[in-house]
Amino acid sequence: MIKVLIVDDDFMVARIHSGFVAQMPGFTVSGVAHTGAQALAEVRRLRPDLVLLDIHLPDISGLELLGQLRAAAPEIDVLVISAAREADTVRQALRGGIVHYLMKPFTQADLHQRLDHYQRTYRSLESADTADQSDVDAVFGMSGTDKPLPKGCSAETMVRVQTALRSAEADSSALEVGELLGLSRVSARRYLEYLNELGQVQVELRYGSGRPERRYRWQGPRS
Amino acid sequence: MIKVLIVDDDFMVARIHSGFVAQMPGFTVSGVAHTGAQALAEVRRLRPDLVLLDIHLPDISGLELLGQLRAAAPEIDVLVISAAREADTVRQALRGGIVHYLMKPFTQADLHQRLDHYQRTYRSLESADTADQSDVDAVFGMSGTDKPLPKGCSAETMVRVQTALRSAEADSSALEVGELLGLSRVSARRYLEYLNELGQVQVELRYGSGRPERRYRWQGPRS
DNA sequence: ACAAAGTTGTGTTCATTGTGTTCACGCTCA
DNA sequence: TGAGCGTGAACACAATGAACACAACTTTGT
Repeated sequence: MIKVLIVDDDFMVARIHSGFVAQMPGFTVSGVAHTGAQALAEVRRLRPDLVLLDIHLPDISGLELLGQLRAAAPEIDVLVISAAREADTVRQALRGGIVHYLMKPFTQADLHQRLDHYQRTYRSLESADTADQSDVDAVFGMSGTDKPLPKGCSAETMVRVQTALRSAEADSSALEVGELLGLSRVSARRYLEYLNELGQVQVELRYGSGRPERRYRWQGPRS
Repeated sequence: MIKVLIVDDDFMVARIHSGFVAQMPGFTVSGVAHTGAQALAEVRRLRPDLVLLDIHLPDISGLELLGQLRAAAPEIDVLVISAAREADTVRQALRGGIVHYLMKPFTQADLHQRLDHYQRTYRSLESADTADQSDVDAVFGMSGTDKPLPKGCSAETMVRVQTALRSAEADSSALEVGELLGLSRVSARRYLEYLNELGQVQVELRYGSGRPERRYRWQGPRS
């Protein structure tokens, strides 16, 4: 559950945005603050994962508060909400390492899309020990579109196979990957052998009684 | 012309990356530094737009240097280059407001793709007085929810498709949505794929005998 | 020591199911 | 009337999985 602190000087707006967040699966509103000082105190008290931060606060500029929040909680993520359209403000916020900048007024769908992006990219980095290039690319919405898949392989299934391999504790056989994903061994093998060609997996043989079994271990991309 | 400072302790690597940058239209190498101290001095002297920053430097951690570079030149952009795959390193760099994180080893094409993204997104913000949501979305590679309805789709049918999906208990295929609304599969698919682009639905494949079926699940707000 | 049998797994083939594209059709509007 | 749009039938082809021949090992028998 991703804990969110709402920071907005306008009580009504804060309430609306709280409602939006509360309706987003996987997110929960852990608090609301209406000034920069309150926000700092609440960050220290509640330890939220994410702050929805309005730039215009009565006691401090949101951009300045961003730095202070970072100092108070280095692991905090910040999604800036602002009516400000000055490119300079946007640039400063981006250089502050925000996860998004959403311009008011915005719809619930707008916010949900950004929260979803945050959840799928930044938060998956949070729960991982290692990352690879595709994780970073996901943050910036860049897809590895340059590598064409062979005929007979779909992008969606490839992503699922890669994900399964990367989260496996050890190596896996085609049959195991297939069972895990609801695919046949033969289909899983198609993807695994292609990943092998790309150098993204390492193949090892497991010897027993009978023909050796091909097992695949995630090795990360090789350029 | 975007001026780039290369910061890497390995002289050979720095030379290779300089070559990559020099071959990117719109970019010029303004200097090379091999230590953190040199990098700071060169940033002050050369005023580059972008630093290609290797994390592993002999005298300082690249992440720490990032903060110092920001203090010395608040308008500086930083593209991190690193062999580090620890997710924690990646997270810290992202919170430092980097424009990208490229994992070694990478190809020239890899770097050019990121430089191109930087040029089209961050740099266009640099030359603008105002920004709008699509400018921010471009940084994060998101298409936004206000993308106009494509030719061949009617607003009335769009609403009906969205309503059908919203009220579905589970996911639906294009065929099912089409049957429900009295449309053909192909027409329903048009709307569903558009919603997929907008991030309002999630696509999952259902495997069986034969080609997998694309199924669409509503992911936007319920209300 | 070597061959044969048994066991386990692979890799290929092709049938099945579904997708995605193309373009003709009917309707609306200027 | 002609242009443009929304739609769907038709079709080529894509992505799967079952079935099967056979490969690569281990075990057993001579």
